[in-house]
Amino acid sequence: MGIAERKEKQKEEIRKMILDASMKLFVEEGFEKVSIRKIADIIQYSPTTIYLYFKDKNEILFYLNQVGFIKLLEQNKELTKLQNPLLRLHKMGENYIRFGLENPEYYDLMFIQPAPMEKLAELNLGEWKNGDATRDMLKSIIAECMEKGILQEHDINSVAMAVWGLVHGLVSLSIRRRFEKLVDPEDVVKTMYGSLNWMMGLFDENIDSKTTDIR
Amino acid sequence: MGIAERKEKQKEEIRKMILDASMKLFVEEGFEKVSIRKIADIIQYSPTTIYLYFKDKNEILFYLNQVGFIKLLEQNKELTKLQNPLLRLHKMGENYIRFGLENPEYYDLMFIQPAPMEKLAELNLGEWKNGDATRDMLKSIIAECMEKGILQEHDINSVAMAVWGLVHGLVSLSIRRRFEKLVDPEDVVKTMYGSLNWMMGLFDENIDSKTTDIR
DNA sequence: TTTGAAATATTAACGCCGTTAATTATATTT
DNA sequence: AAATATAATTAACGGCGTTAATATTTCAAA
Repeated sequence: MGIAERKEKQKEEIRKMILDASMKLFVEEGFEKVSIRKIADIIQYSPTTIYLYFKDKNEILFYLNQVGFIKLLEQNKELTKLQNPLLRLHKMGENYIRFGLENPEYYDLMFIQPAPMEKLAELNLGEWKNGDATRDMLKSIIAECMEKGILQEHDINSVAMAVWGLVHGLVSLSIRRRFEKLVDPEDVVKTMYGSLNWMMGLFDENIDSKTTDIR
Repeated sequence: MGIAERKEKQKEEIRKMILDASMKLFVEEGFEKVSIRKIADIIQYSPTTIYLYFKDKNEILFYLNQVGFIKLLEQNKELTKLQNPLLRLHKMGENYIRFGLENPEYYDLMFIQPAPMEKLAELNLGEWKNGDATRDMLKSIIAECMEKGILQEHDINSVAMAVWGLVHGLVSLSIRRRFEKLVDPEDVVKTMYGSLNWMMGLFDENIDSKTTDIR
């Protein structure tokens, strides 16, 4: 009997409608404008119906959040081609900054808003595929840099936090317009990349240059 | 005629009541719980009365934001005692991190929320005493480091952005619970300071150690 | 095929929010 | 005392997430 099956399919269809509608609102008006009531408007159901398919609004935001992580991961795929791990680290940082500047709404959801992490804790998935992948990538690149003597041996978590902290700090301060008094608005982006460059430069000067000649 | 004067005083009193009430809500329940209606409850006026004294809610948040900057500036006063500018930079970073961790609500308002910057733009004050002071301090310390050869000559804005970016990144990712999957929750704070330390270490190793012997 | 239960959807409502318009009460000036 | 300016209030608009109660539809068993 394929009837329970078909029902499941229908249910899945409506779930998809809801997520599609939320995505539409998200990309067209920003994540703050994603509301249960507006989603309901779009899919022509009453607001309460949505609660038959999702526990609450955060569950929908969590989905959008995941889409963001997939986008980010995709950008980073090309990195595997690069042999020099320091260069890979540098490019990963640039990708991160670019992603944040080009997708501020996703970025907000992924790294600034409390909601998705609350949902993640609520779901208590021990692992979290998309988020974990990005972090693991960062850590393994740093580890590789240390193995090859490009970076001095040091607590990997501290270094990972520092690198992530730097790029996140740049992106989030920029998104939230905190740089505009420090630097001419049209120079902000350039200066951000300059900051990353500068930090990467510190690495280079720190070691005998042979190892990084590949660049 | 001291009557217009007295009136002005009364008006100022009510303004103060409003700000005091908002501060009470802010410190007791966090800035998201600061609402016009709750302020009105506390001061025993109707919500609309508040609009006779403040243009909108953001104007009240902007005040709280400024109080935060004053608190931060106060913390940094001791820094002037330190002779070594690199050490001063390090301490300033530590202060910043500590401030963020101890006052997450203020921090949120000052560096994460969009609202205050929107209000600042709206007011278009060419300068902005409290915010500017912190930035200027950072830049002048960096400049001094370069003059004394402790940091290599480089675009000051890039370096300032990098340093600020790093500490802001650390604090904001921590506040928003993004580190908890990277590092054991109880180690987060320690690792954050470790990150700052690590970056400062990069400076040190980069230059001949004579100049930093003072430490 | 009718009946009755389970699944699906809706309406009404609760308790919030910021803000504006219209109205009433209170001072001040003429 | 009357007119005017100031201060404060009530009522209302349009928004929000969410829950409880009610209605409708679907579908298996009688």
